[in-house]
Amino acid sequence: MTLRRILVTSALPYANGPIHIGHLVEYIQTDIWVRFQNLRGHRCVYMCADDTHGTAIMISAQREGVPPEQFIEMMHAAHVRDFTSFDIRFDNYGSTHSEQNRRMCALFWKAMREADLVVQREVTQLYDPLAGVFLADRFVKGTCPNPNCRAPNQYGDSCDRCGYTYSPTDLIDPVSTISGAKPELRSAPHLFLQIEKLHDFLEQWTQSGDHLQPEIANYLKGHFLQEPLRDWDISRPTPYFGFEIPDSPGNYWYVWFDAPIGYIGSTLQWCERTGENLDHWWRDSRTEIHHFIGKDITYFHCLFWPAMLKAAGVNLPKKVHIHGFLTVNGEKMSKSKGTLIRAETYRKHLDPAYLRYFYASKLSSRVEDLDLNFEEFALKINSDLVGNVVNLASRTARFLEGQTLSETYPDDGGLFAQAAAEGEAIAEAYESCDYGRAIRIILAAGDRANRFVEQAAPWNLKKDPARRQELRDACTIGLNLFRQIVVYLAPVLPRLAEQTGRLLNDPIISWSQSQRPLTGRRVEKYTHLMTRVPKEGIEAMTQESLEQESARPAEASQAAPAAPRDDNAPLQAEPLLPETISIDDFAKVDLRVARIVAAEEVPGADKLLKLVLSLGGDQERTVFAGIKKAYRPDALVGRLVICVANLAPRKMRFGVSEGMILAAGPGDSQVFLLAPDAGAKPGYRVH
RNA sequence: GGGCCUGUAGCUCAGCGGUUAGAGCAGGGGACUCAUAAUCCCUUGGUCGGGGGUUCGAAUCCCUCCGGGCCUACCA
Repeated sequence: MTLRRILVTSALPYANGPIHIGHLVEYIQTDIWVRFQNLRGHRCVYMCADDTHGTAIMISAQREGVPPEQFIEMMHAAHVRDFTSFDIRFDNYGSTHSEQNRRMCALFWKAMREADLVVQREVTQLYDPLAGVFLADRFVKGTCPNPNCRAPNQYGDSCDRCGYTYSPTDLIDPVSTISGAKPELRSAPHLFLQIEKLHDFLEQWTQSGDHLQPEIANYLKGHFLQEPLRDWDISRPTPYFGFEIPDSPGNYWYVWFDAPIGYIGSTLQWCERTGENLDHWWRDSRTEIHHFIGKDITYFHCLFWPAMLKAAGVNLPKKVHIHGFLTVNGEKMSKSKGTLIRAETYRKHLDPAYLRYFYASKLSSRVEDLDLNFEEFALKINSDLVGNVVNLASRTARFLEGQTLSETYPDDGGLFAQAAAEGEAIAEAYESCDYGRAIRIILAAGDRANRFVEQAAPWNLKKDPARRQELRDACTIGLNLFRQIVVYLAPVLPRLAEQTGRLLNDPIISWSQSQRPLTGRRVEKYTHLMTRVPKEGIEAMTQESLEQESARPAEASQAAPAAPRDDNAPLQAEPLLPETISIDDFAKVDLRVARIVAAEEVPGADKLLKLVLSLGGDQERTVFAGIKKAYRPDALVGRLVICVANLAPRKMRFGVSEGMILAAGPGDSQVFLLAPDAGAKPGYRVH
């Protein structure tokens, strides 16, 4: 095997918000690939940076009342912290707002000029006279110009009600979302790159050489390459947070010009820090460049970026790996459903290794969306990792604690050799980003190993002192099969690999360790390498994500919505009671937090659901609640509610109801359960 | 409207021209008790979305229809 020199990047996250679990698909995918390459002995470095420029950042910084430089610094620290906590290991994590990047941009710019790709044209755009900035489409809102629609509060590019597309100047009563001012038309000179001049090159590059997944090559051919490529507007007039264009004062490079150059800027920063040579990595054709990106930024990376690289005489990527989006429980991530989960929130409640493994098991080389279903997530971790893989060590290491593995590897009926032989197939799957396939092969080896342990039954051998060596041999085999699997999983689960290295006193650092059994090593005391997914962790995480959303509604819609005015209908329907009660009256009602542990429909009842509530310990209540038209039973299980615990049991046609749960609303489908905030435990009394 | 992808067991998926269509999980039955209610054995379950065609032979190739997803709709 010849050693490769590889430079890998993930898309630069925008420094305008925290990292969430959708971002992590990409960084985990990339990190696994990089770790895999290094494990195989190749030289593979991983470059990334924050994408820090543009109007959006400028506005966010203003809103926070800090200069943009300070704003992006705070974001940078938060991003680094998040990535680190998910074991995503960059060789350099820079910023597009760095001196190195400014230098690289200037270099590219010079090349663009020399290749005669730059032209200047006037662009007329809406301008916010109050804020003093030009407005991109999404910073303008107004009424949809479609005479059949006229939906208010629509963005400047298209109407999300009727789907009509238009220019922001078509909007009726347009308003700047930045200042609320009425925008006016203004024109300014912009600089454009004529990438049509590189059309032939792009056609050839995208359609040959396996640089892109087939569906992407196809997509580009059908969508962009069929007609002349439009000039690309790569400048923005002041004020703009970014780099001023050296030979065009008052104009700044558009964020999408300096962002991909950030890959190189970050590499340069790394070179300056480590003494590496930049040309070695970006101008030497023996180096492979691999970009990992999401499908949303395909054309930047597959058309503009190759065009820029080509014009600048820099290496083109060997491959752009494109992945789909994350959905959660089958739907787009949603703030209101608590499924837009920040990396930080996840980490507070669940082990990052779970997410790494889950994503790995679902990823393929296709541009497909990936669904994170929490039920499947818990099931997969528990049965694949805890039940199958880690269990192997758990059930054999204890018999050999403080002792050593057999001096020569015993006859295991060919199990180790078989899994060793499968190493190449696993490696190929990793190489082509088909991690799901790799995992499947690895788990099959785990199944065989568990079967072996079952047959060898070390727990029986242990009973007979005369069979000590047999016991030692059986556990030597079990632990070796386990370790072999851990080597294969090391790119996905680096911590498990580290722990296993310590358990067997032999750090896992190379793929080749999967090909040779380990003998004679001392076995350390076994402690759990991974625990089962705590169900309440998933709940708490979702809850917390929901609360984060409701805690900051102000910035959600810049158009300053009127303060909500609550209407009078509910009180008219059910007037306030005239009598007052004493605190003692209230204290007679024993309200408790309860968890719904079971919920089912009641045959023959239109409105009732039968619920089983846990009040903590072994206290349970069966309650019939009239909420069937508002809630699906399966959506209720696990939820925390408030129940009246000391209500006298009441016999109903369908059984005895032992309490009530609290809910509000007029009835039927308009019923709303009361729920405690995150952190409450079943059994807590409501005071 | 156009383009791409997709529809195989309850769920997640593998198989992509060749013996009676597979795996994991879930379900059912049994065993074991070393292990984090983990593990092992047996087992239920599919007209491979529908219909046409090509072929000696199709889940696999072609056409068409239906369902799901994504991207687009003169925006890059």
